[in-house]
Amino acid sequence: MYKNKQKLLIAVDCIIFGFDSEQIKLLLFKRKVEPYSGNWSLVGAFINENLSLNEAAQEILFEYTGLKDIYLEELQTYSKVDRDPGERVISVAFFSLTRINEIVEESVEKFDAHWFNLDEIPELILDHREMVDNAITKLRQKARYQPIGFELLPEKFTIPQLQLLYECIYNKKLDDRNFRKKIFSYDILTKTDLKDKSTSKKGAFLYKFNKKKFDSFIANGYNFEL
Amino acid sequence: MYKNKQKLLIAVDCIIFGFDSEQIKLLLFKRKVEPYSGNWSLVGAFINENLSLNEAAQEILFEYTGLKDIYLEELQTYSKVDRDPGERVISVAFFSLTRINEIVEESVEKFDAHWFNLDEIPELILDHREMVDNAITKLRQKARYQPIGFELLPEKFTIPQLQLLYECIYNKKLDDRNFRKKIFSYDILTKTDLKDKSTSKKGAFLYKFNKKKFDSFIANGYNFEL
DNA sequence: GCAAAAGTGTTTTCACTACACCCATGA
DNA sequence: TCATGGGTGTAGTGAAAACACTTTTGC
Repeated sequence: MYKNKQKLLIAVDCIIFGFDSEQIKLLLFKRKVEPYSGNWSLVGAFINENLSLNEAAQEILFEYTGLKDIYLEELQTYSKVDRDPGERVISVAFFSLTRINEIVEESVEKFDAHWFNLDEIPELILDHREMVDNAITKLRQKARYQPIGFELLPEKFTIPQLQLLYECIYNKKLDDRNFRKKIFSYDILTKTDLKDKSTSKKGAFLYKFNKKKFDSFIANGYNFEL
Repeated sequence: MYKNKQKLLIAVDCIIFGFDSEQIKLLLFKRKVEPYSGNWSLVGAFINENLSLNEAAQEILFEYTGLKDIYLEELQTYSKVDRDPGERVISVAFFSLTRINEIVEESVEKFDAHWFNLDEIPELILDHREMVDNAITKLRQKARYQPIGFELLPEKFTIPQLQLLYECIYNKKLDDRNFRKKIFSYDILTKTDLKDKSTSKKGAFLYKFNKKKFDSFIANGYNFEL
């Protein structure tokens, strides 16, 4: 149909974040193909005719982590003409938030993957470091006004866990009384009668994120901010 | 280098906003090529090997408006497999903010272009309507925390003009005393001793956006919000 | 002199901050 | 019984919201 128009290679790369109850982590892989075989890299793949970019990213994530229905969002395109010395490739970066504990261990081992702290990211191929930096920036910005933090926590979590996550995201200590006051004021959590005693003798109650309550909170014109 | 990998058509489409001192407007074009020749459309073009997406978008904007160095930002990709019935095309949408009065009139006329109010957008080809809606959402969000509004105003503008622009963006009346108080509190405008008498007998002083002051405002850790 | 838009301050309200102690429990 | 993290309330502060009148000037 569109004759004489040039076609190009197009790829997706995925920035995968996790949270291990102490730190936010980034999942990186030892690259298996040339150029740069053996170096640390994001996971990615070329796009073919049969999938949208989002679908392709979902597939990659499933292949490398064993997870489906991961939180996934487009970051931006990277299209400098010479960004890949092999050949011209336009890449679309996606960032994804995962629950570390749900990731199928074998998948990760099979691919020589490793979780890195954000302040210990090794050298990455091509412009992947730039992608990661942009993703971190976006994570920090977005977490402030959207409830994406819950994507990084297990289904049930304690308030201290949630607070710690936000302290990691903002790289800043938060006041526990004010934090509780704020999160409870939104009334978007459901308290369970279970306690997590893994970090204290007293134990902390477990909560679930209540999407219905959250949606009606937003529908009523309120703004979420943590 | 990357053998056996499929290549795809990739295009950019530009959402062009303007402000005519009364309304926010969208610049649309009568499409000249099949499919859908004669229908309203965003401007766009296929990407070739020699340009990054951003460069390609800049070129398109120059060709169709005669403007250089337009404010331009990537919106997102549109990659549904069947989004273009002609052939599979992945499109990257950019949104741009322009000063209507600077746009070269002949460029616009030559291409059968027209400025539409946001509530009078005609039917558009393909998924362009979705792109426009996403762009409007992004404009509203972004205007709140970044000083992008000034990109839509002439170099010199009055406070009532600026307020009207924000009222259009948010679709909401603002209190003039509070608006002035806030914008002046940031100390990011330079007052000129010129008055614009086009809208009142008394005349309103003209101001310029002072990027230096703005940058140091941000550098000092303050947040812009209007 | 009057119509029409520009410009100006004060009070109230509410959300954010800072801050210190008791509770429950396992060891 | 004590060490450890979980959980609670209040007073002070500062920013946002609400609100009405004076100024200027072309007609």
